[in-house]
Amino acid sequence: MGYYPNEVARSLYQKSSKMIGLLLPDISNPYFPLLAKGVEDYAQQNGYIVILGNVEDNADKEDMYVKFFSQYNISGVLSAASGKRKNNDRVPYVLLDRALEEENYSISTDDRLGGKLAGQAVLESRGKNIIVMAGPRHVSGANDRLSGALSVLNAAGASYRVFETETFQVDKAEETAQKLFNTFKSFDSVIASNDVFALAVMKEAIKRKHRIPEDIQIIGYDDMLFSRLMYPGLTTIAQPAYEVGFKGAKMLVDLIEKKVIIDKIVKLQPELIRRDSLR
Amino acid sequence: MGYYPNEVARSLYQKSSKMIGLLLPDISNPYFPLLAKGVEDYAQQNGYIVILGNVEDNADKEDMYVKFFSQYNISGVLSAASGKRKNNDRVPYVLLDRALEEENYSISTDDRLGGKLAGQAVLESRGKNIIVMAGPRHVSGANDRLSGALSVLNAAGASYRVFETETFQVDKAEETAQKLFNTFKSFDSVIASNDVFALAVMKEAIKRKHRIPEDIQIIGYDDMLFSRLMYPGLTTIAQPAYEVGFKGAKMLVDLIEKKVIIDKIVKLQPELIRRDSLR
DNA sequence: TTGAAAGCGGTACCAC
DNA sequence: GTGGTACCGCTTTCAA
Repeated sequence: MGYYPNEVARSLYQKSSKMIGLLLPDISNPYFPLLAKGVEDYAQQNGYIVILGNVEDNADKEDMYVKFFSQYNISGVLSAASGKRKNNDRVPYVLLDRALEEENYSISTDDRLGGKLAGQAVLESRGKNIIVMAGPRHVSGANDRLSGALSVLNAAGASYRVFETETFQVDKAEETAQKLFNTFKSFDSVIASNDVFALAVMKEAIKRKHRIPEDIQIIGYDDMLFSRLMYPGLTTIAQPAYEVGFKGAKMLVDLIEKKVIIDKIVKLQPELIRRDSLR
Repeated sequence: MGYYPNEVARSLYQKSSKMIGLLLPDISNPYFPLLAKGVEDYAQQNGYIVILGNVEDNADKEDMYVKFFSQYNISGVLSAASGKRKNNDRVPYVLLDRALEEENYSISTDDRLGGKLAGQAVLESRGKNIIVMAGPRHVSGANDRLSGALSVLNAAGASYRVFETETFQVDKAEETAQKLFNTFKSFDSVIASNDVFALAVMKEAIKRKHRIPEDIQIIGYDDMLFSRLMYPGLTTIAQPAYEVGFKGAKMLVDLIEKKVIIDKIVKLQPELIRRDSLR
């Protein structure tokens, strides 16, 4: 008969609420909205609402949010932020998209496997002179990707060189791609650190009149929505971003509701998406 | 001395809180994360936290969130959702990215001007046989874009045809582009309803061996991050998404704090970004 | 089974 | 000024 309980009063007495916090490093990076959608979907289906915090690699902002959260009796937090704050609070905390040894709960993609997949794909399509882009060193996933790719390349005795990039920021992509072409004179394959960089490299390659994939082949990482809209379609490693968010939210809700969690650390499988940028 | 007031208790007595709700139609559409970032930035700087609701054109979901919000004593809502719910609640409500006559407060881009800009640009680059894509009819901004473009085309006596698309959903883009090429036999220009569709049309054009911009020129709408990463670079109309979010949050907070609002309806200016997809 | 009362942690008001 | 008290709306407990 039109009555809805006041959640605030309930929350005051219970010292908990039906709210969960979501900490993201950069919502304008196209990977995260998908992840956010996954958590929002699960939360919504289970009567939780999600509070968004964009912390952009800023530990102060992260602390501020954690403080906010406790003032609001938030009952759990999902964090994809790269800060390494240890969870000394009693609120359930699950890490998204990265797994630290010390932390208890996390959902992430097996980046090492992803890197291997990328390396294998390039080898199979006869990459002879390979550039592998290394993402920022402080991002653990980027390191795993790199080491995965290199392990495959080394095992095959392939010839490669590593190109360091210090950021994943979108607005640095074009610049970085130009620098890549300027520093390396000849190569026939590039393993990019993500799709945005792969696109930038593709653009620069076409500009310089190289044919893709005949002269230069490129593989990306992420499988963003628009990677399929490119011409040629970008071959890439798909990360299950939505699933990371959805399963992360599920794990967090289970934690909040004190259900038994079988796997504290879950790794999801990346997948090779074959399109047209590899020979 | 380490004391932080409990916001829940305060909120219970005050019947209001430092939380604002943000309703988005589709967070995986790259336009919205930028907008969300704008609101998050302003909110955070002013002590508010934002609750995210992804309502995907679903009126029930929207109602559910509005109900949730009132249960949590949320003090204002920012809505970019396309539902036409009238604001019979007493909570401050500001519309983002669309302005309805009946509603009081809104921040949006001047889509009619954007449409005109697109039309003019195509005319200036000698479009003779133009396809203009109409976005979903229930999205008011899409209508304004269309009417703006048509007004310019009509005034110039240009030859054009309208192609209806019933959704802005990303995963329908390729299909829609194919349909466009199948229904219209010859044309030399397309004014796309957004960048995602522009990209899809570009891809389909290249696939079918048309040169861009020589045979077919294309203009988009939005200026997404990756539009510059295409080859050729996409000429498009930039929407100030971040600014819409930021100013919308400012207006909402002013409303909540009962400051005087000078302009109830603010229109931001779109801008033509010249790249290489127009002759 | 049902109803009354206390408490969650603040704010606001009224006496003193 | 300052301290005490009622109240926000719900949950829980305890008594009738």
